[in-house]
Amino acid sequence: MAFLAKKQHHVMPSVIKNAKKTSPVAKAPGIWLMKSEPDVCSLADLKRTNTTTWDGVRNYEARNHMRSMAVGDRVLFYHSNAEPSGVAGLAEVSKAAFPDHTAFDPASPYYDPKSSPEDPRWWMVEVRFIREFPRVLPLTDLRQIPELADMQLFKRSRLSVVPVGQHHYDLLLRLAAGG
DNA sequence: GCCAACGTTGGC
DNA sequence: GCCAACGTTGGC
Repeated sequence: MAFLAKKQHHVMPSVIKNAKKTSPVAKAPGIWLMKSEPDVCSLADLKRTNTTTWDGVRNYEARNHMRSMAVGDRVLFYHSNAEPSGVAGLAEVSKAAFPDHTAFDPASPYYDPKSSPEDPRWWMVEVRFIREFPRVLPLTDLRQIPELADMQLFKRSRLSVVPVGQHHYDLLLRLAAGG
């Protein structure tokens, strides 16, 4: 699905150092926020299709974030250019990064002649629906919450894929539950 | 539709 | 490598 028709937007993999290399430790799932314009693909749309591929990202930082994702990572699904803009619910990474083939297609709006199957420049992930929140958590409300002030969502406001801290995630889920 | 923020491009 | 011009994102 051409998913981010108009807009786009990454972080570093959180490198967890195992205390002992001989005993692999279960790594906590990563947490991300990904923006989509609901006119193009809303969370309700994802609910219907169950999964979608996040193609069309043409920003290196956002791409790098996607390449850091692992299957099972949590995704806060954010509606941008929406009424209201805000966090609509939850998804998860269902397929780790693979080459974004829309970059190879001259007919695609996301075509990039500098990307090739032999040496892909752009990557995407597949995301699976988890649940919608009872109501969207509006950006304007989230801005008012001091505990959220250092969210990458605010600090890197133009980036379409940003990492989310566990404490921020926990708070957002409490807000979504009405707490 | 306006515009601030900021990433990218390209001349030098 | 600097930096001005330009393009894009996304809130409002």
